Amino acid sequence: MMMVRKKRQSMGRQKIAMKRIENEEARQVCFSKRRTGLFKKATELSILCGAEIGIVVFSPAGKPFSFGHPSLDYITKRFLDGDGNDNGVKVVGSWCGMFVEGQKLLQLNQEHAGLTEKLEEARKRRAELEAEVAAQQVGSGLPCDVEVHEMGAEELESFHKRLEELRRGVANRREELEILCMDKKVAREGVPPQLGYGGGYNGLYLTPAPIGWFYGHTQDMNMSFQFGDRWYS
Amino acid sequence: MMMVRKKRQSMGRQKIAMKRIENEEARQVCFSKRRTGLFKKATELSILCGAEIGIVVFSPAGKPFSFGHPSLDYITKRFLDGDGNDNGVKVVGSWCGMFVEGQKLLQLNQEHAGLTEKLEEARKRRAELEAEVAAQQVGSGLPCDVEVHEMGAEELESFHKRLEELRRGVANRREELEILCMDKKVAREGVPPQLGYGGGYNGLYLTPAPIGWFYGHTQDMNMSFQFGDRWYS
DNA sequence: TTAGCTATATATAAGCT
DNA sequence: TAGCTTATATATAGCTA
Repeated sequence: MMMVRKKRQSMGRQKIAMKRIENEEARQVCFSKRRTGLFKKATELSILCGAEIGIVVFSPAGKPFSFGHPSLDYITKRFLDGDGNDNGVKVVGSWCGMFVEGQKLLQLNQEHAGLTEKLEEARKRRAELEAEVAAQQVGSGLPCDVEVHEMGAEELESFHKRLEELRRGVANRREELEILCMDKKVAREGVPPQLGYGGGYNGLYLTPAPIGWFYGHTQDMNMSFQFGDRWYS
Repeated sequence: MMMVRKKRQSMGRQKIAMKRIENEEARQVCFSKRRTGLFKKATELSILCGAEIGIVVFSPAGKPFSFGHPSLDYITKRFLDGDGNDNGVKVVGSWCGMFVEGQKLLQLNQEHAGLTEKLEEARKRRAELEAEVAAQQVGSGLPCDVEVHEMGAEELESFHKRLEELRRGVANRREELEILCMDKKVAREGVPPQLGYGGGYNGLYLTPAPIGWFYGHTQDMNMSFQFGDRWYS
């Protein structure tokens, strides 16, 4: 009687060459499993050692997945801006891409501040000028600096005409005033408008994020969320 | 004769509870090993599946380590700005921290553009006003809109005085001109200065980064660099 | 995609240098 | 810290459902 040898149920884990898996389906399956493994390892690392970790992965198909503890937000902030809660760590410089990005951000931020300042300056100056123009149109000190001695004949004549008109106007007004015998005074304002440009915007400094392990399948927003041993979604 | 049983050389890998390792030294050792393991897994994932991965890890002591393929820079850019090389992936929204960061960046960027525009506007307006003031101080149309009929007695008197002075000036100038019997003309400019504000700055769009696997020990910049099977530093 | 199922390849805890 | 070593815990390739 022959023992029927059971066929092996599985050939077990096979060794694979460390190179791109050409079969598309196999590649996709491998990606799913290994991405899960990677995130699990990251979770363990953060639990066992209290490490803070952020991961972003793009699948071969181009889908973004992310992991973060305490949150990707926190990691990004700490890495880019040199650690919000100051553990004595300061990233001083590097050609690691992310940090370059951080510098760009700082630069953008600074430029933003600079522009805001310049804009306010320009507005003030504009207000001053408007006030000046207004004052000149209305006021006492008006034709003071006209450089008559540089005028040509034609200009001089038209200017003279204007003066005569004004003189007539003055005379008329004087009569009016005398007739009415009153001392009405008109108050005028030369004060530039208040612009109230105060609060500084800062796009980089985020409110603290909740602490936990985030596993994000970023594209379609179905993300599960692990806190301690439990999973939420 | 007794066989001398060799003492076990090692008790082998022990199962450990998935909770924070309290012994500081053990925790640090575990971190080193597992960080290495994590980065290796990430490398394999990117090789086998062509995935693009970025990782940032802060050690329990606070030291930052990073991994990136093709580079952290690239990953950051692709994740934040929604994929530069457009694989049809667009990250539309999420409460995943990193992406919030991305939105902040976009916002900051837009605000930057807006401010630049406003600044230019303010500058133009200022230039116009300056021109106007200049024109009024020098020119023909000067005292035209003075509202003499609204002046009070005092203002009227001082204005009248100014008019007289000007009239004297005009008379003098007329004499000068007659005497010199010449028709000198003075050209004047009222054109606002050219401001030339053109090129747009954009802090977010980076030049493409080299492709490879970067393992970064960010703090002291000793980073090794793997390309294919080989390591460089 | 995701979920089992082996059987095996790998990762790693402990201890030592 | 960083390497070894060994024995064991885990991860995962290849399959099936």
